[in-house]
Amino acid sequence: MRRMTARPANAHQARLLKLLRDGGPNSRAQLGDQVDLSRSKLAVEVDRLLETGLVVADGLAASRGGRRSHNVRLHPGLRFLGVDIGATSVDVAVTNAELETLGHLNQPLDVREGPVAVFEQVLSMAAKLRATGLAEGFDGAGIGVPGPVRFPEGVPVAPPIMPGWDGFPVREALSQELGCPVMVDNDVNLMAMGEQHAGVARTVADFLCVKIGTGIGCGIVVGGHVYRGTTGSAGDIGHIQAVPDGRPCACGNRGCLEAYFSGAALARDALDAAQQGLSAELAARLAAHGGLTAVDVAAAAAAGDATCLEMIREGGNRVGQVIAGLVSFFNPGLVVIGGGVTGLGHTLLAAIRTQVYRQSLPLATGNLPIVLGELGPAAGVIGAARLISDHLFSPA
Amino acid sequence: MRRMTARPANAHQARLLKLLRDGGPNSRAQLGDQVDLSRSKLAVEVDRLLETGLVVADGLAASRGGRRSHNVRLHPGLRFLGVDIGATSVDVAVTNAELETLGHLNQPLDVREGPVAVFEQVLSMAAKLRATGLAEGFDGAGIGVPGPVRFPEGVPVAPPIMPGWDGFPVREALSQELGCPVMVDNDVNLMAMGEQHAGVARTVADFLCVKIGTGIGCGIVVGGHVYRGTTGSAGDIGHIQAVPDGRPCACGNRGCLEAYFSGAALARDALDAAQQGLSAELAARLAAHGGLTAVDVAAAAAAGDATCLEMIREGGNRVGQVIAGLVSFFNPGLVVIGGGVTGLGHTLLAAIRTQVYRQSLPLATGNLPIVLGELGPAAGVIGAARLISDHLFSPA
DNA sequence: CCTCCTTTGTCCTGTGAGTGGAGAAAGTTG
DNA sequence: CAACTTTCTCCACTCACAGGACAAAGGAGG
Repeated sequence: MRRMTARPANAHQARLLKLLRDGGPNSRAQLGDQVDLSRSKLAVEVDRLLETGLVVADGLAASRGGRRSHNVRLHPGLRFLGVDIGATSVDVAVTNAELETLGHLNQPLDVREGPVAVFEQVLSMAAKLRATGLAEGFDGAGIGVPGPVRFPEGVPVAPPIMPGWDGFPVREALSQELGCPVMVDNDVNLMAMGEQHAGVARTVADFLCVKIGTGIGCGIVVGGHVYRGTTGSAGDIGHIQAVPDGRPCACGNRGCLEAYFSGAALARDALDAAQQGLSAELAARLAAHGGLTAVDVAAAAAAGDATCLEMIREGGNRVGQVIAGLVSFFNPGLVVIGGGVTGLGHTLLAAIRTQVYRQSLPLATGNLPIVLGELGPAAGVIGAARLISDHLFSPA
Repeated sequence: MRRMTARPANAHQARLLKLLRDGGPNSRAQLGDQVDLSRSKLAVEVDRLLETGLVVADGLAASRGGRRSHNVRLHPGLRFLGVDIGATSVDVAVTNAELETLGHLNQPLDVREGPVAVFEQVLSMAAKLRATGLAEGFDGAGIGVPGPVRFPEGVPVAPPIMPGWDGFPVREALSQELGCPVMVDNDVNLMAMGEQHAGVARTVADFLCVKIGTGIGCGIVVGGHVYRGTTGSAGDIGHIQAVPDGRPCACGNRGCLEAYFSGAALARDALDAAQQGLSAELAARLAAHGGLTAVDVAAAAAAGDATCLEMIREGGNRVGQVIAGLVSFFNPGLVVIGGGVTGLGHTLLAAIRTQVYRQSLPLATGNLPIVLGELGPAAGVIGAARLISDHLFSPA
């Protein structure tokens, strides 16, 4: 199939495309209820969208007591690629124009192998998805990387855990390989966009999305838009000082939050506990697998292991303390907790909530939900698809 | 003089009014260079503004090599009132439409006496300024209060240091008394707007404005607009935990930043130092005035008193630690330090800078100026005038 | 089957926003 | 005084958009 190249010609068309993306097939009348345009003007714009091929007719809707309406929808052949590169694994998904996931792959990966090796793997995963018949090509791709990004250019800048990626033209390179427009962002921002589009943050204008995985980051949404900061490093909360003169951190400082609670720190603490005989559960798992990760801690905690529960509680307290400060500062309408450690579940959430509700002012916490993300690993790829669709569904 | 009641009829007119406010008298040609409208359309909108009386002709400009241009300017009789209510004093100023300060009064005040007493004083100060012939009436007023505000309604909510103000309809009451439109905001936000309009933050889109006075607050500007949070309490950083299990704070928690460094904490520490004989300088001042404030500490430090210098350094370190966290999180393009303790000057600034540059990541601090506000006590009232002018110079 | 009402979609005309060019007005330079 | 520049005004043309008339298509009741 020929790929779509058209873009909306004006703000009205952009608005309509986004309504069709988020609301599925709609009639002109239904669209008219949402856009404050006269029916005649609306019809003109819809007709123009039909001409471009971005939108197609979709049969008749049931009658609502009068003449049946002619539905329109986004072209069913449109395909977006969502890529979420983590420190230790990568997610790739294909969506249609309504951002529904049609196929999803996850593979282990070491981001430190550099952009060339990683892209090879990503492209082969994309090819595999395409080979299943889900897509003949892609109309756009969004991609998330675990580090700061100079957003307009789509280039990682000074990424601590991705040596070799600094300044690599991710956007341009991938766009060339895939033959479609590409947008690049921080993985945490994409998670926030995912939860905003299809998860727990659908109705909230200002919220924080804390992702605890190999590292710790925080997506910041202001007035419905991701805030990226002056140099693209906003939300980089992993190296906020949690303990004065505390543990040394890989960044060179001491007492950073990430040194106390993150996938990496948790794995190290688990190994210590197993070797010191503090947890039979962990020792058994260490013997079985030859190594420990946050997943083992989660499993042991679920089995009632006291040491692991305490580790999670303590880590949750530290994260909660930092989040409490951010809540005082930012006064969000919602805090979402996500990332690899979501498996730690309610124990973690309870510790975080306790700290925030205790330390922040009542006015800021009075009506503040603190919840786990509801999309899990899909948040990133959905956010990635959302990113590129927001771009393509905006006037050129 | 008859007060102006007109408002811009559309976004173009609003834009033009703001250009005239920020740029002073301008010709049609100069305006045309800034607004991306055809000269004919521009002339139409300017003529309409002239009809409303908001804008008046202002003679001929010098020739630039051809026909001399006809200048227009905002009506010279327009007057805004800026009010900045602090915990212990109040500033009232009158500005013209270009937000130039025409008169400024400062008086001591105890905000805890409640809104009725405070308004009486503010109104008498406004009357005094009017009596000097600066204004015959006010076209609008902006007012800042030292606590969170439900912005759309202009009502303080749960203000910790302003008992008796909770829910008081400040905007409505003052609007009735003054007979003009009124906007209410947090004093810290107004300081940020002041520095943005006429101070150090003129060219920065995203910045933080930390005000250290009786309490500590932080104005947050995102994309040129003040961010107020979900319930209007954004920037309330005084009760972020600076020291785990530290000093008790008035808010009921322990270790809050405000308990360590603010006008009130500094005064208390100074009293302790004087009584324990740690500072001859402070002891002398205590004997002379019967009490100590941050001003005494500043003076003693300026005279080289080691104890006071150490107090400032230590306080600066604590504030700097918190700011370092905020810089990592928010990645601003500028940090402005202001408020009553600005008198502590370079010692304070150096301590803050040290902490931030040491603790935050290079990408966030690489090109981050940390500077003192340049407007001093005028920042609040200028910000207040800016607030109401932004409101009045927007389409109704 | 017919009539009346509802909903949806199309067509047409009028209005106002906005552009761009011609040209007048006012000035400078040589 | 001629030539050139800048500023401002006037006018004709285009396009965006609203709103009403009307046609198309359906349901409910007689």
